[in-house]
Amino acid sequence: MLDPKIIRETPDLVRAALAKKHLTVDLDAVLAVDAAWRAQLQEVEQLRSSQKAANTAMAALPKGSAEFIAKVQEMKAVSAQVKERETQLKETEEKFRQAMLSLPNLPHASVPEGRTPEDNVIFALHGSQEESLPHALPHWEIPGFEKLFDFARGAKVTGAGFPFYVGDGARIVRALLHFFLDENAKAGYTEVSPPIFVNAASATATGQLPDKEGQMYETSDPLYAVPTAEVPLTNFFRDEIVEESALPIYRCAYTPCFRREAGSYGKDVRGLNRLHQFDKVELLKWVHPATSYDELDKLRVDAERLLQKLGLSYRVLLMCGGDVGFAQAKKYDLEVWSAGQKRWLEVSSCSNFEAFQARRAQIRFRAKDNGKPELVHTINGSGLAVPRVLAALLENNLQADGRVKIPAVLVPYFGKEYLSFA
RNA sequence: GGAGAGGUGGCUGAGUGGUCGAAAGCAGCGCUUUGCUAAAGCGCCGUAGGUGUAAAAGCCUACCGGGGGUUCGAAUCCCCCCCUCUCCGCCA
Repeated sequence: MLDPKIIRETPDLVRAALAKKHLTVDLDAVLAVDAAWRAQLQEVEQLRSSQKAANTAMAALPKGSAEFIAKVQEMKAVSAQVKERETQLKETEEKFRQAMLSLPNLPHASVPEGRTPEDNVIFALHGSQEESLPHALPHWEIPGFEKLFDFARGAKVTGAGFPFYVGDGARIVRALLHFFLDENAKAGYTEVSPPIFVNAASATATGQLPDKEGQMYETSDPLYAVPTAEVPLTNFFRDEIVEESALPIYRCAYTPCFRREAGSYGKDVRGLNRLHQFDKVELLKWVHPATSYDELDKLRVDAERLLQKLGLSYRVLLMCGGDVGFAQAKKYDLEVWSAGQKRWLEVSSCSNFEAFQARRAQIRFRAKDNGKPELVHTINGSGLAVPRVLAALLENNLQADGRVKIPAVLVPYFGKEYLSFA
């Protein structure tokens, strides 16, 4: 959510910033609702004020006196009017809230211009896709793949995109998660194991609701299965004021992630590329606004280090205005090279939300200098998502004998040097 | 799931229809005094929105778990929901 004062006082700046995201937003409609709301608010407040004054006067009068009774009669009319106007005010207020929730975050000045994914800037390139093995295959074509990653039985038991991981398949997933969590702990992130269902208030605070409910699985309670640990993690401090000295706060969490992914098709959904349930470790920071862009870069580097240690080639994309996303002010994507598919796979998305989530979630810190509460900035990114890292690992490290060489850092977690499909 | 008790400011805790944004204590901040890590006295000490301003101050309104209702008037009465605690049941 944006600061209402910003759109009121500098609507042209807001318009220009939103144009950079290439989203059509009717800011004038929002401003009109805002003006109406303020006008109605003042009217209601004036009525309430007169009610209060009368109340004080009546407290001093004898209960049954003529003046008292006259006053009661007089205030009945005011009371009825307050009720009527308050109802209108609430309707307008709700309209205003919805309008504000519909406004996307403004992109940061350092975000490049652009409309489509083709306009994203290649920010960095590590390793090389030329090194890809001659016998690299798309992972789903590796002989024996379906024994370790059983999509057919997953489809029978649950549905498409819910695979079973069996034997070495399960073991490599656990090894990766364990490795990620240990590395993140070393980098200063406190591990959290959060609830994997959240309520509507939490999903609204991080930006999943309203409008994106179709991307989440909803239970009858109603609760939402988390699409990412970002949601419960960010909401940990919802409606709280932390001390400035506590910032920055670094946390990480492993959760399964659930996404309906309606509308996906083709090569994007083959094998491990896109699942309805997958495992991910999320990195999250609550920081002082003055430091948030430094902290974003540091978080991105923390995520990159994981890929480096696994010996995977990857590139960093700086997303252009049109590809930044609704809630983010700036975003980097980490994409790993998939030698068998000969394409890049997104394994992490590192973003600064500035105060967009913090305002929705009312997460503040008490400033040391004036003691006043101020909104924090939130930053998050995957560190990392398992299935696509795994896809790249299987493809890039596939040996001539059909086994997969396990990166040295992972061997202690996996327990052996080769993964076997036999 | 059943029965009961309860949710008030950073904390403890008064307040059962009117001048209550809310006593008191603690914590915190400031000042004064006493020659010394402490004590005493006095003052300040919530959040949000609107308005106002260069910025403040000021003014107005809301908020006593959340949402409705009754009433001229609700922290206080009624209804629904959420959460916590105790007991029972069930269970990993």
